[in-house]
Amino acid sequence: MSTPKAPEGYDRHAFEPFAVTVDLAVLTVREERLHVLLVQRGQEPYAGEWALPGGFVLPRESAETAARRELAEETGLAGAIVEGLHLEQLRTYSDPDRDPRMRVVSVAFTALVPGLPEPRGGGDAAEARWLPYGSYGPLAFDHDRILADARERVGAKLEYSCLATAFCPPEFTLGELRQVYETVWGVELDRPNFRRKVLTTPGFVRAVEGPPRRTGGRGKPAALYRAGEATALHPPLLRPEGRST
Amino acid sequence: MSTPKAPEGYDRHAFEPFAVTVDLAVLTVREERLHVLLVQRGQEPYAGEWALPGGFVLPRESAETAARRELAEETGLAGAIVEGLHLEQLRTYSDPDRDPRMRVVSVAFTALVPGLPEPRGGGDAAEARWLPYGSYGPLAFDHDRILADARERVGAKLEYSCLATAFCPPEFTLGELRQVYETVWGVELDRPNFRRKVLTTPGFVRAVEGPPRRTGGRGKPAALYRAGEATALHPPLLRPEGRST
DNA sequence: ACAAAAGTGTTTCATATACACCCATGC
DNA sequence: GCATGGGTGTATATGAAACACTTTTGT
Repeated sequence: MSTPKAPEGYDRHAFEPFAVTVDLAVLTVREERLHVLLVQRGQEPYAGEWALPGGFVLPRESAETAARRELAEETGLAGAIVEGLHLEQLRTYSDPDRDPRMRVVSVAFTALVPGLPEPRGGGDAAEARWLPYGSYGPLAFDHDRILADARERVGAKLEYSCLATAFCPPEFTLGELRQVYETVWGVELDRPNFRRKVLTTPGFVRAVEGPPRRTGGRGKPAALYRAGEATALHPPLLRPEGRST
Repeated sequence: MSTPKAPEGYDRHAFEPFAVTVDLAVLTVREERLHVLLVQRGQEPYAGEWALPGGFVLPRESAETAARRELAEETGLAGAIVEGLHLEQLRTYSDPDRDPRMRVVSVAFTALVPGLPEPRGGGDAAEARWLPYGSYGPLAFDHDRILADARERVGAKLEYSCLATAFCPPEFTLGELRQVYETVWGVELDRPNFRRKVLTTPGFVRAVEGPPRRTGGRGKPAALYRAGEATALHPPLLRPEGRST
């Protein structure tokens, strides 16, 4: 980075400065569909349209800190939830014309959440909702692109990481875990083979002791598991065909 | 991103604005070692120390455009080389104290290059050199961290992408390609098995027609190949043990 | 009884791994 | 000849895919 000093005649107050923002693609699995956390914009531009939650990075904040703060502000999710969230930097969007008002560079993050705390609007967001992926008109700014990138990234990470457990509550059944893969990838997985794969991967999941079992309604009650210590998946769990959308 | 409007009383000229820069981790394989393109800083802070090439993003540039421009300026690499370069965004570094002068958010890129056009200093860089990875004192700013992230990312991408060919000249032998993997991963690979893997992966490499062969000095001359159309590696080529450094 | 989901077992096939071995060149 | 790296073949182990079957619940 950083030329040692700014270029000849450079004055950082001389031209329109950059604003730096964060955008969050918060994903969850609900009713066998991938859902996205969106907020409804209260002001122009794009007033009334859906957008990703996010906002300006403050002078003494890192991007990640700003992401957590904005998420808490705009969705009313409990502080404990937001703090414990698995946040991952996606990439940075810097097209000069991505915001009609001024030069805005935005650092996008992805978060995977389990249950479904119903959000509420707040801060600069008129409303906040979980919406099924793709069930909305075009989003504000370049947020459709960001969301598509996030989905692609998450789908890929499921293959070689244990990230899928981030979509599940603290204790979950193998059926719920499999549901995550099937929903994100849009395919059906063979139940027996999936079970074997998960259980034989060293630190992927840890069985919850005792006979506690949970019924998902009908069918045989399933054993409960917690996320294990492992973070990588060796060997990976590859999606059946090339890549889906 | 982008709260619909800035917070109450927000004036984007009122506080110290953000500067946005790019940093480049340009890697190559040379003499069986991973090398990094570094520049020597001419000014404070960190004057005289090694740093990644990079610099300020201009008002009408995207980060990627800025990255190519800065690379050309600071290293004197030919325009054609810089334009054709495989540039990939790594991540963005936004710690408020990462630059002692002011608030600087930096978007880091990774580039993999084949041959070794000797660079020369230019722009704000007193000197530019290829240095073996790790053969230098601490770099300026948080550049050690960026470089470590870049190396980790590249090592991981070799597993499931055809990126390794980016380290090779337009025509290369399978031995050279294998050398890339061995150097980046720091392991030895079985030659016959590597060959099979590469040749049976549909679009990884394309044989160069005719009997043209290249001698690497001693040993049997090797057939030449070009990079194929494929970009992903299915199934992946996993490194032997977990992960190396 | 039936549907639905969990859980176990088995068979088959693809792929990775570990070698042994021959080939063509420089010295 | 010998060292060096390219190229071929093969046997074995490991893991994935497909599928048949049993178990336990709700209705």
